[in-house]
Amino acid sequence: MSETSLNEVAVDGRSRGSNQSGLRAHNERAVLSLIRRHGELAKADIARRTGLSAQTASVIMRSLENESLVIRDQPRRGRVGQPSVPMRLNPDGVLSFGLKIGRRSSELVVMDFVGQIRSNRTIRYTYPRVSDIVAFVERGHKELTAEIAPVLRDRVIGLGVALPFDIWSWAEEIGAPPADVAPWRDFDAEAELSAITGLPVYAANDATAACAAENVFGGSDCANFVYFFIAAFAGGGLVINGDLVQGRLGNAGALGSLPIPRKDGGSGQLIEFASLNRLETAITESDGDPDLILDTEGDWSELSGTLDNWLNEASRGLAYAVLSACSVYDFEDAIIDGAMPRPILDRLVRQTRREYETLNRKGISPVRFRSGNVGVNARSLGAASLPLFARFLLDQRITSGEAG
Amino acid sequence: MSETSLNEVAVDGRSRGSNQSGLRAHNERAVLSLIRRHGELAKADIARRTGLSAQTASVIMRSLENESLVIRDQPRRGRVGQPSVPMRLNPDGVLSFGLKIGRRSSELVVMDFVGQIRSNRTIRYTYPRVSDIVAFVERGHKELTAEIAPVLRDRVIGLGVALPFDIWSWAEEIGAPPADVAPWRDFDAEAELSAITGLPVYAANDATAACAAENVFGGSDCANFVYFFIAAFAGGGLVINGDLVQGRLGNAGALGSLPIPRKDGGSGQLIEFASLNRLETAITESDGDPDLILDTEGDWSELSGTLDNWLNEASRGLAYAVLSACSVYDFEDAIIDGAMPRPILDRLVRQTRREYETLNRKGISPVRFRSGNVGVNARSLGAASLPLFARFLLDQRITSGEAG
DNA sequence: CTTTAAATCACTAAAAGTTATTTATTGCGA
DNA sequence: TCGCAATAAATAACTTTTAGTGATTTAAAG
Repeated sequence: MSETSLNEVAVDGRSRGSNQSGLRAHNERAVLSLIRRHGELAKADIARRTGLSAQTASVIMRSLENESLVIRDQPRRGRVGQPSVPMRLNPDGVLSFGLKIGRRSSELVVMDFVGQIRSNRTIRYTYPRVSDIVAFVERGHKELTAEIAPVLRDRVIGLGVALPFDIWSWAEEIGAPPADVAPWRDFDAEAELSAITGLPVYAANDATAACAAENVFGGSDCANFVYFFIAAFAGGGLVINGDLVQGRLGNAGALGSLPIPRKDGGSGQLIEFASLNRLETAITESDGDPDLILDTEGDWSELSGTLDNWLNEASRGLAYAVLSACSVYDFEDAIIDGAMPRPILDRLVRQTRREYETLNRKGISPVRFRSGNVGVNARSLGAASLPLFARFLLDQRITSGEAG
Repeated sequence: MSETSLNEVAVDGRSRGSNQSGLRAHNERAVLSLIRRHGELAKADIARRTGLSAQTASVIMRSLENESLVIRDQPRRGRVGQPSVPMRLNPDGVLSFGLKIGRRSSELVVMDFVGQIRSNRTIRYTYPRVSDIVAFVERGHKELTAEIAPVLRDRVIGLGVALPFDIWSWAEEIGAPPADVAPWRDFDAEAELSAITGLPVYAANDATAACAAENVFGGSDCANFVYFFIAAFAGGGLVINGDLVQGRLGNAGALGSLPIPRKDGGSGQLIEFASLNRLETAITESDGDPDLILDTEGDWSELSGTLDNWLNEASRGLAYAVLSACSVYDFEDAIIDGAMPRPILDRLVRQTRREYETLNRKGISPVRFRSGNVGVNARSLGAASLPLFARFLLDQRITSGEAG
């Protein structure tokens, strides 16, 4: 390709043309996404399901096998005809780093191609500071890289970062001195962490990343869902046509900002009703121990009444939020996940569904409620999956035209 | 292509593969969309803007010229080098029918390739009945076809229909006997109108269709906007990455159903605040003439206080609706249009912007407000543009991979 | 040993890219 | 003012990449 740094005319972002390598890349992504969703598939299955010809499917699969992205399983006998050879993703095929930055802790993980966390590091704090996080990543990246088998080290394709938007504007809520969180305003995650790790860095909103994890690893077939992740803050994400929707500025699914009608008039943001920050405040006000809710394995039974009140508020807020989201787009599922014990989450989902059914849904298509399948780790896993999206997952964009 | 009606395995809707004709179709759509947006472009411009090679752009343009979809303009001299030959869409290249079904009237139009309405027919009623509409389309299609120059008759590519969702559920609001609107429940627009006209039929929600018109013919460069169309009902549409979002069930942008906080607690749907139905009711209650608002050219000055009250209510509702929509997706523009005089619409937009600025926008990306450029005809125009989407417009789906 | 289905080989078709060439201008120097 | 260099558009000729087709091979069931 020639030098085009001078004389280059802005290419129109909307009406991009495509070429044959784009076509092949698309088909490879389609194949990989399909295998990921089904666990394992024979070449013939892939041809049928993608609509590609058998030959094309065969060629693509062979090349993916050569790149060690897929491996062959035991041939399946028992049916008439030549046995089919199921192919599945090679867990060692690709590795990626994921960094979750939370209100009380951060986590750095190494994830393999099938979504297993291979190893991790955690740091706790009372509130997040840029300098601490950067140091943590620098040390963690070195240590975790050392733990990766040498032959696999060049399989690492990038670092994904899940971080709350506008951390600096939440100084009061998280009890941090404004001066300490101010550096977040100028923090360029892509540039600074890429300099440290030497990896391509992909950043996303934390709840959006969690949504990505639910989409890729949640094991559900639902291709259109609205997703809520309830942690210190409440946020969300969208999946439309099977693709994570990041938004024009990466701020799609800012569901924590949804205006929720108050019972006594006016409105408040969802985050004021449905965040664990809110629960923490309520616990403190009733002289309980707010650190209890950091234990996502416990049963939170000590919280009794305070928890019940929070669940009432949160579920009412979430019900309105789902209603608003479904007015904007006709989602099939509304999925709620969060940094809390499963039984509490399930109560939250049930109660939200009940609240939802009391609301005026005229003109809205029906929606199914369920809790997330990924759970507490969704943000770290989602962060680590961001580099996969960039290379191996269908993110949007299909040339139509029936193949086959 | 071989017979696959038997033995056919469901092709996976998400991970479709693609082929070379899909690639070419994509590139042709990209080229046509680009020309539409820019008015006219030389082949070399197209190559630069799509990222395609000059040769490919040339080949595609020649084939589009052969199909009479584009025509060449006067060569542009005055710059060094061979003069460039700007190409533009051929207005006669494609014709389509559009049917708007409204609460008080329906309209059938013939639209050309550049969005001009060539001719039209209108029918008025107190409420819409399936049998009347069907008869109207049958007669109108015959008459309008007769008005098309014989050589252009086979350029007609389809009929688009813009109709409110769930008409039958609004019997009370539109003052119709439930038995008279019940047939809408079983009305299959695609099948029945296709049988009458012999054309492919594409149906969409009326406000979604209006949004399509704003997107294609609005002349703005904004690729991400939320759109409201205020008529008897209030509805909306979404454009993301330059593409109309229709939704899983065609019910995306059901913005009339958005829950809006009431000042005195609880919530109501946007449509209760911001529809002309609401204004009509208010006029009737204050002993005014509700038919005044059917005159979209008038100045509505007779309505004075009633109109002011409605504008207050409507703009407050719309401000909340924009806030909710922008929490779900970070739109760049919020566009409001409707079946009302321009000056009234502009007041509505200004007041909505002011209301919006009083709301809590923490965590939300900034959004621009403006009134629609298409205006009252948006639904008819949008309906007629639906067949274009099916064939000639980039609707989604780009194979990535930098061409060139 | 026939039928079936997976997988692949050898070849064709379609699309886009590359390089060189043609064409029609402007602009500049003699 | 003429003529030639520079420039940019357009395209012809050819190459490369990709997918599809049809025939063939393989390995199993019945």
